[in-house]
Amino acid sequence: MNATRGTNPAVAHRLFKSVIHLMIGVTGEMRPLLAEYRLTGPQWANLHVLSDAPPEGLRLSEISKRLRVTEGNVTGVIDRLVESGLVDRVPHAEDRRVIFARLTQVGRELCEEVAPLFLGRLAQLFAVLSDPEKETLAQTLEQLTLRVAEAAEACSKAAAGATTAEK
Amino acid sequence: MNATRGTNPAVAHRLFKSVIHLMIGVTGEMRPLLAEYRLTGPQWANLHVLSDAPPEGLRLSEISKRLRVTEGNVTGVIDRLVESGLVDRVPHAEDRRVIFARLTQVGRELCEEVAPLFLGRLAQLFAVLSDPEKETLAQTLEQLTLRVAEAAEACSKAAAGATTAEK
DNA sequence: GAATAATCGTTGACATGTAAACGTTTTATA
DNA sequence: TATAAAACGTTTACATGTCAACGATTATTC
Repeated sequence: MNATRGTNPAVAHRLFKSVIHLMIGVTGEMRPLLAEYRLTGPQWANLHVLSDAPPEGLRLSEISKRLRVTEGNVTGVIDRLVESGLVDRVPHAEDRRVIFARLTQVGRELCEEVAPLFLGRLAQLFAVLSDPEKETLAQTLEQLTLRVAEAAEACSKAAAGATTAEK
Repeated sequence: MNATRGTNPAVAHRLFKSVIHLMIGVTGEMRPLLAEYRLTGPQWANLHVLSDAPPEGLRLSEISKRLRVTEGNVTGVIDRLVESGLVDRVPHAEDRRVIFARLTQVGRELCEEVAPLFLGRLAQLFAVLSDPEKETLAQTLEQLTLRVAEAAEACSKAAAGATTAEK
C-alpha cells in the first residue's frame, strides 16, 4: 500500500524525542497549578479517574489499567491520597481480594474545584491549535500508540514462537 | 485570524492524554532492549547525548539542558554510569566549577553497539508512518512544545507584572 | 579591590515509576 | 473435593524525577 514507506531511524528518533519533550513541557507547566492544591500530577490523575467513576469507586487494578501504570505504583499514590483524606479504601463486599478506591466528600469537592482550572490551563497551553486540529493530532497519537502495542505484541509472539521452536 | 479557534478543554485533555499514553507505550516497549545491556532509558539518553559530543564531553549543565531534566537528576544518572565504567568525570581545566562527563572507551563501544538496535527498534515501532509523516508529526509536536513554553512564559510574566503592580 | 551576585554541581527529602516476590483469596481443574 | 492456577493488592529494591538548600567558584558591580 505504501511502497515508499520510509524507515530512516533518525526520523523515528526525532519523533520519539518530540513526544518526550512535549510531555516534559506540558507536565512541567501544569505542576505549579497542582502544587497550589498540594497535588502532584499522578495524584491528580488518580483523583480524576475516580471523579469519573461509579459511586462505589474503582478497584485499584482498574485504575492501574486506565492510567497505564503498574499496580504497585497505584498502591503508593492511593496511599498518599488516603493519607490526605481525599480518597477512601473500601473492601469489596463479596470478593475479598478486591479493594475499591473512592473519593471522599473532601476529595470530590477538591476535584470539582481543580478540574476546571487544570483543564482551562491545559486548553491555554494548547491554544495554538484549534479543536479540530487537536482532535486530529490526538487521533494520530492514539492510533500510533495502538500500532506500537501491536508491533510489540507481534515481536514478542515471534520471539515466543522462536523459543518454542528451539525446544 | 482564527475566529473559530476552539477552546474545548475536553479536547485539550484528550490530546494531553494521547501524548502521555504514547510516551508510556514507547518507553515501555524500548525498556527490554536496553535492559539486555543493563541500561535504563535515562541512562541511554545520557549516553546518547554524550556519544554526539566533542572529545572533552559535555558539562553536566549542558546535559541537563539537552535532556530537559534538572541538574540534580543528571548528577545521579551520571553517578551510575560512572559506577558502570561507561562514563568519566573530568574537571574543567580553567573553570573549577565545571565538570565534564565523557564517554569511556567501553562506554563508546557500548553506544556504538546499542544505538543501531535502539534506533532500529524505534523505527519498527513507528513503521506505520512513513518518513514524511513522521517528520510532519514531529514538527507539529516540536512547535507545540515551543508554544507551550511561550504560553507559560507569557503567563508568568503577566503574574510577575501583577505582583509588581500590587507592591 | 571588596562586597555582591550569578553559576555550577552536589546533596537531601520526597514522590513517582518498574519489576519481582509475596500472602490472600477465588477460580479452574483433575 | 483436593489441588493447581489465576487474580488482587502489597511490599521490597532500585532508578528516576523535582525542588530547595548547600558549598565552592567565578563574574559583577560599586
